[in-house]
Amino acid sequence: MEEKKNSEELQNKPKNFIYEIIDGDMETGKFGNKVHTRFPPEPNGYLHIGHAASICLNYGIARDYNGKFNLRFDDTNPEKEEVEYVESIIEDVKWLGGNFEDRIFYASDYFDKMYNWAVELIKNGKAYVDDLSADEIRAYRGTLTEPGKESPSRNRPAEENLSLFEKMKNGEFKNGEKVLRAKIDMTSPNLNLRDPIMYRIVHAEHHRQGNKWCIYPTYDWAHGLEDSIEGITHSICTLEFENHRPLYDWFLNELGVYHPQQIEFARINLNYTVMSKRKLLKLVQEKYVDGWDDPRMPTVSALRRRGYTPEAIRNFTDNSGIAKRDKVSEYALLEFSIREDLNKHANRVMAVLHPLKVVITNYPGTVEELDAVNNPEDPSAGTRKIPFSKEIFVEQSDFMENPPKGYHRLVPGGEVRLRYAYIIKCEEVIKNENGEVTELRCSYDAETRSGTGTSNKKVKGTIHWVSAAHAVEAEVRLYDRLFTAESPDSDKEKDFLEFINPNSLELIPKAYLEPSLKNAKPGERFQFERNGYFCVDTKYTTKDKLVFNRTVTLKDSWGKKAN
RNA sequence: UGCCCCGUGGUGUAAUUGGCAACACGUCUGACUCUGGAUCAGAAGACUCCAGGUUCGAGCCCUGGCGGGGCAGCCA
Repeated sequence: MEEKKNSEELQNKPKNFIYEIIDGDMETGKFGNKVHTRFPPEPNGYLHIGHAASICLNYGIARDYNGKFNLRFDDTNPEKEEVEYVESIIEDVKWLGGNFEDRIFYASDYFDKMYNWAVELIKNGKAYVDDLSADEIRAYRGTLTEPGKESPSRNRPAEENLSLFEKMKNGEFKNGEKVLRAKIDMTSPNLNLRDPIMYRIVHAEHHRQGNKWCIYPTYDWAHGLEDSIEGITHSICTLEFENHRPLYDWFLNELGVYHPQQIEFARINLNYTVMSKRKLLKLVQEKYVDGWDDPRMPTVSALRRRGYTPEAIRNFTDNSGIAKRDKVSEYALLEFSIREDLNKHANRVMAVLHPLKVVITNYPGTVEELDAVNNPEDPSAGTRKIPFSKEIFVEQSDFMENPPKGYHRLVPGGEVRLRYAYIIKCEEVIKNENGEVTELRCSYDAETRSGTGTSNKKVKGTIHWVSAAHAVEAEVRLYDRLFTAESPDSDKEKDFLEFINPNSLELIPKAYLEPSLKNAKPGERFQFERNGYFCVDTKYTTKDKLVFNRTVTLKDSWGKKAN
């Protein structure tokens, strides 16, 4: 991520409400003019574009205010968490440019401290061990409109609570037999304050703590403590925690410890996809996609594999904005962000995805090396040579026997320019027994070679091509959106799986690429001229087989008009 | 039905804190172009959810509605 913005730039940047809050805190010196943020994922899945927004926000704030940014795993639920997720999250945060330096923390490392604080609350009569079952607790909690009632265990003496709590810790009870609850107010209109649970018994192996613990802190109890321990100033979370803030504050106040400020903002949603980890997990487990990093997924690892750059994702999240109202960003904005980046940085090459053979009948049986510009947006990218010969492949869609009005590619008897080569004329159309076009016989005009300036001829279209004898073969995967509905998970009747796009992947086993691509490296990005941006797949590319993923198409004003 | 949050072009944000509603994406024109890309020029699109009130003046403040979202896990 770019270096710390200078103060003038920071002044002029339109500020979201969080920056305004922080500006206010800087003025009053609330946190001693320090800013310290964190990104606190639970390692129970891969990061998605929404998490990327949170990382960019939190890291960006730390950077802009010359503060610090922590990565902290909120690993308080051993039943759902795995090291695989921890590892992928670390990789993704780094890749996005979220620089946590050496500050990578785990909530589970704070369990001893949390336990002691719980003991303190018990001693102060602010927490108690409850014998009620999960069902009973729910019943006692009341409803949205009716107050709850107090558990019979609520007024147990502190001594008894202490010994019971210790027994909980020592594994003397089964799952669900006891819980530790905060003693707040069973009649609060905010249900989160009706004696929330602080610890539950879970006999399960934790990915870092092993079997050291069989009681685990709940989010409400743990999160503020984690922030407090790390000296976080602004604890930024999503909207659904707004009703939990009084609880966040209550625990910290009762303990009298350092007290960060929780600020909530609306998460990013993206249309034509789903964002909940549960649904993404389902897509993976039930094999609707090929893993968390399937390029059609909205995960950071998938976007990376698809060819997105960290820069593009940062721009996308910046442009998506920060506010408190629910929002859905358009897929087009994501696509814009990557096109904008790749247009400037990706070298152009020629590749034919759906080949149609063209024989240039009057071209000699020789090979010419033609000059091609690598990136018209960046002269420093230089030029390269491309071989041209008598037999070439062009794109099937670049020829039409009966073209609609406005089509300016190859038609019978018509002319087009071959990019960086000659103008050719279609003399003959060859078909198979099914009437399908299998080959074109064309003539070329030797006076029209690109760069020679000897041609007065103007043609409307320029198409790309690859010399048949020199072509490199590759598998190419074309992706479309994973869902056909803008908001696949908001239909009241239909399950989101019913909206899966059956055509979200078109696999082209054999595409023809210009020879310069022979040694393309996994992860390398290119623009296939007129086709879109592509990158070498990092998962399936081998020494003997190149696999390309289409990152995004080029904007296509003709295709749009034609439909 | 209790509590909390939120309503600004199609989408997402802004409006110097009470002063002509701006920017980006998208859409549509046109120019240019050896990528139907890029670039450039332009256009359309908003009674700022509604109704009252305060004020010379309200997107912004007040009141009341309406609409959307969240909360009744021993998930986070």
